[in-house]
Amino acid sequence: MPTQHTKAPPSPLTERQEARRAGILSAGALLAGRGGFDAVQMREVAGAAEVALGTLYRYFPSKVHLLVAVMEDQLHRLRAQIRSRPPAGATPGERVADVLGRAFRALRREPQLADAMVRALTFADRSACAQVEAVERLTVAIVLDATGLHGEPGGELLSAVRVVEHTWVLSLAAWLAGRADADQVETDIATACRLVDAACPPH
Amino acid sequence: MPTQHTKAPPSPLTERQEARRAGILSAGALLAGRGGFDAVQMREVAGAAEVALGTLYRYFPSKVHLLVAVMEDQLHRLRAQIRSRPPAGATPGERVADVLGRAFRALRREPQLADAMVRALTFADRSACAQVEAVERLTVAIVLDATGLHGEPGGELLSAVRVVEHTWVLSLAAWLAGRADADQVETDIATACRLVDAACPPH
DNA sequence: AACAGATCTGAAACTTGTTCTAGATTACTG
DNA sequence: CAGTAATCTAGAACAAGTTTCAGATCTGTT
Repeated sequence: MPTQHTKAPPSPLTERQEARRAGILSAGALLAGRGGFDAVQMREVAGAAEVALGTLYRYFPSKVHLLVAVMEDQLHRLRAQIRSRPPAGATPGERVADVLGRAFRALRREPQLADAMVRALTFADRSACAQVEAVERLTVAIVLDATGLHGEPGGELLSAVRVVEHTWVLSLAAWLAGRADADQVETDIATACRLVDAACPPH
Repeated sequence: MPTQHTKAPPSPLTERQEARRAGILSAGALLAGRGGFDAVQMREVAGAAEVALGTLYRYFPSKVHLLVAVMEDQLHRLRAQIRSRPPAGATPGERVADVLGRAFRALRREPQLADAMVRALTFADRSACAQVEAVERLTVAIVLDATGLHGEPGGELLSAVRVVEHTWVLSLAAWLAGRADADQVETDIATACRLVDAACPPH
């Protein structure tokens, strides 16, 4: 394909191709799960997925595209998990903090995978704009789900959600790089989530 | 050098070496100013700074180290500029927003340089931990300066400052990648800065 | 001034992301 | 079924970050 639109698939993709794409994604996730970003070597991904290098590049035009797609995939799983156990918390902000804290604890068990995804996401340039936007839309959707609010969110709330999202990503990156401890990450997420409450009782 | 400690220089660095280091930094900033991260090619940096490739790597053990050091350099300049024209705003949070908004507008005129610095900063791994921490300390100092507050900042305020910092960096990255417009960046920075006010009138 | 050790140079080599090419396979169309 | 366009494969080739090495140069010491 390459670009992954939510609604309008640019080209249908046969069953075979869908399977190939899934195989590549899971090979990427596997390698990322060991050594992190650096360990995801395109030749190895191609080998593990049993496709030629050129084919890999036809599906994902760069390593960053691939890993951002892996992240999108993981977010879908996260969302499913969350649905099966809804967030706890008295206020929307607390529920968001609960969900993100849970996601953080899940990634603590897969730090290498987290490293690969976060580095790819923050390193992405204009060429991966569409993929990154897909990840952002998903993240925003997960966070908005967590608030438990319905109806069109206001601009103020959306801004707060973006702040929360940025905090989540860079806190995680800081923890992965050994520059912050886990408590600090959870604290900062909770801090950012106060903005969600501030923006909730509309205007 | 490589590692840049604030207090204890690991090895003194002769005048000649200091000049070489500065030359490399300015060559790096120059190349970054055109083409951004990708245009900073280590061979070209070495050529422009008139040092051998091996020497460049002795001073900065990787491209990321180099560009993070360039960022540190730019932050020093920003801090000097800010001192010459103190931030405006009624509350600490507004003053922080003013300073960061000013910094953002400055970088809008040098988007390629900003691209190189931001990508390097967010892509840095454990090996550049010390350099990134230097940048973080500087950023935090600039933000705390802007609040106008004195004395030891509380943990709550520090957490708010980190949230602001993360928002600042990733908003800028989103703008650079064409995923957000300038208004959105300023809005989100202002949103995050509310946390500073919330944390200021101590607990 | 002569020596030892650190630093610098120039150039080659190595690694890994990315691109390219020629030929084999596959999928669709008449 | 034949023909044609798209896709896939294997592998070479290219680009840029990084490492390595032998020899030149510089620094500080005696």
